[in-house]
Amino acid sequence: MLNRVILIGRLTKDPELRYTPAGVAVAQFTLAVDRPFSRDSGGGEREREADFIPIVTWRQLAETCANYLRKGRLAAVEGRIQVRNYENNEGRRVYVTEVIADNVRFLESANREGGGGQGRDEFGGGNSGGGYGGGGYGSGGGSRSSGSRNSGGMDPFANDGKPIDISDDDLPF
Amino acid sequence: MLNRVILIGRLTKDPELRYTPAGVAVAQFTLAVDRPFSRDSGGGEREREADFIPIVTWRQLAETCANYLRKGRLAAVEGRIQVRNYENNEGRRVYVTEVIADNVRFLESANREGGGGQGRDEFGGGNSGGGYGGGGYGSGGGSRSSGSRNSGGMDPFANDGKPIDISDDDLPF
Amino acid sequence: MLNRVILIGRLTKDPELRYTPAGVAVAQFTLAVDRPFSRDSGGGEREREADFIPIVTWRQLAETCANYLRKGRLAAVEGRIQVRNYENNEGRRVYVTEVIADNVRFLESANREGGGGQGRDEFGGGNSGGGYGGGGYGSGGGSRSSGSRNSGGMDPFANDGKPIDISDDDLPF
Amino acid sequence: MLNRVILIGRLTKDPELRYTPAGVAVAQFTLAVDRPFSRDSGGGEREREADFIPIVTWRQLAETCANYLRKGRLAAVEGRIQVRNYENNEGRRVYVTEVIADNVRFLESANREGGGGQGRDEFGGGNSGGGYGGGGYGSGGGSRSSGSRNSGGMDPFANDGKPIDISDDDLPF
DNA sequence: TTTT
DNA sequence: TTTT
Repeated sequence: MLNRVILIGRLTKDPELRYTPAGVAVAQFTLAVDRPFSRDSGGGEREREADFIPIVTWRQLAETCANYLRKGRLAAVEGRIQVRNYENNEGRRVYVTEVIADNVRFLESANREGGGGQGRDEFGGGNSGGGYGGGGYGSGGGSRSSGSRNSGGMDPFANDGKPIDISDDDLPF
Repeated sequence: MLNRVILIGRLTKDPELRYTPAGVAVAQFTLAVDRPFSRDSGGGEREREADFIPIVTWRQLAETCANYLRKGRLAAVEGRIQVRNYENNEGRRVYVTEVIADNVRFLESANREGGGGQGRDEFGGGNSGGGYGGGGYGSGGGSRSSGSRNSGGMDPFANDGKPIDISDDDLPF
Repeated sequence: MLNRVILIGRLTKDPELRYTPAGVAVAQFTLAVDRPFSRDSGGGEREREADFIPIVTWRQLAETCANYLRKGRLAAVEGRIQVRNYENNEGRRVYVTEVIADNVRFLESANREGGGGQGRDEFGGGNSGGGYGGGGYGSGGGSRSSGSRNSGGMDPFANDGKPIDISDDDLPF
Repeated sequence: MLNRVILIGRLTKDPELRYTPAGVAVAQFTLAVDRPFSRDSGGGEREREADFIPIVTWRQLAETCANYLRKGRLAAVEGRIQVRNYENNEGRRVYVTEVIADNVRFLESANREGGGGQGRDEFGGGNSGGGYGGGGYGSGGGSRSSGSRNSGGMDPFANDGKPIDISDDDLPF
């Protein structure tokens, strides 16, 4: 009946942007969220602990995230928990828990060296003045991009080893 | 850095109460949280959809939940997302996502027929005036019960097929 | 940049439904939210303490609230904090803090005697099976009612002693 | 029964740190939280809109905020809405709405020029690696500072024109 | 009275 | 494997 999540953390890698067969954008990334107090167990060495939480965004918000977020960046994510399940190739039911984001705030300006620099084209311009990015609500619709980047029927997350189970029916908004 | 979840839903079964080797109470239950709008795909048949989200509570709050919550009851849960992982008996890494609750509100009075009536002793008294139960913050400590219900070293959730990976080190507070 | 509020409490009176000059529905009510632990100061008498938080809803959600909520009912409210200010008739600036709700969940079925029974027409039908009401997102638009109940230019909250400062420009969605 | 607020915004000025007669620290500041989409009414001039939300923190968290936060800094605040009221000197009841924070996250490193530089001693060291500050839960207790900074019976917020209504009884934790 |  |  009510399902609300708010997270602040850093991306463990660049977002992955895919398109459904109908050309709807989906972006996925993982947020490393430090735990409240990493219990340093006995010894003084402060154990670095975090939860690694998979985030999914759709449509316009997906494209904005793909444009402005990079590995290592700090972001705030608002959304809801979704639990999908599917049968894997051994006939076993696997449960996948993700946060479906409807609002993402970029808490660091884009003109800062990302964690990887794997040669992806870096964002140039906009959103620099304020020191933090815009994000935006998942109002969807709008700027569905051409679809030309959509490699005809290939499903998002396919090469993650996850089953091909995301179709246009899965649109949450 | 910030990790906050708020859910309202119904328990899919009675909570399970276990104790760590050191006698710390742990309760677990699953919350069925209806999705915002179940998309009725074309036909009129309103598909009933929900997310089934595993909840874990500790210490005093665990015992309160075990006492007052039952299958079918409506509850509000506040906590944080935790992602554990372990290696299963096939050597594969399995990820388990749970909500560690630090506040649970009972949104229905206890004097209402539960879903099962499996002979568990029903709560009698208290918390009736307001029409909803008290819940309480996970202030912990206090009323650690005798430990006599703790079957000496048997781990919580052991018979769930999950690995024996919850020890007193896992106490989140 | 991010502004999220989630409350569970009881209505202190029936919601008030008004319409802007353009016929947009606005409902207002106050939620009594019990404080976490009412510190019973010394003596045993448990002091009943709550925060009384003004809620505002718009459009379709406003009408749903006016139809299904009544004094004394338990509800969950999701929204954001808004701080308005105006100059009062003594030339002093007054600050008004409200929660603008975009999601309201009815946590008690409607077929229960409300707190007042002041002769308002009671809701008859629907939403009874589940034991709790539907609520709904402030998706807006839709069922803007005729406007005939809108007394021509009279502003919402006018007779609260608050200034006439709500116009169609104030629509938050 | 449940009262949760999460905000991200910037401080409009440096935090004010006071002490109750018993020497308990209280810090207060205002967070400017930009509204989701500032409706630019017709003309192109993008109206800059924000809610200015008063935040109160207690004990250890108050001192940490006073040490690490400055005007203009970005921060995330978690807490609950509190509505106080008092009678002003004209015998009128005045309502004050504040967010009582139990968790504050510093989203910008401290080694950045603050908005004012009014000669306050700047924080030097710690918390630099991650690019953002630590904050911390309002676990209270602990490091109540000497009290020597507490000017003996002077009340917090006294010179704000607000009534002297904060005593040690008001401690929320 | 407000921040970027 | 799921609740109303």
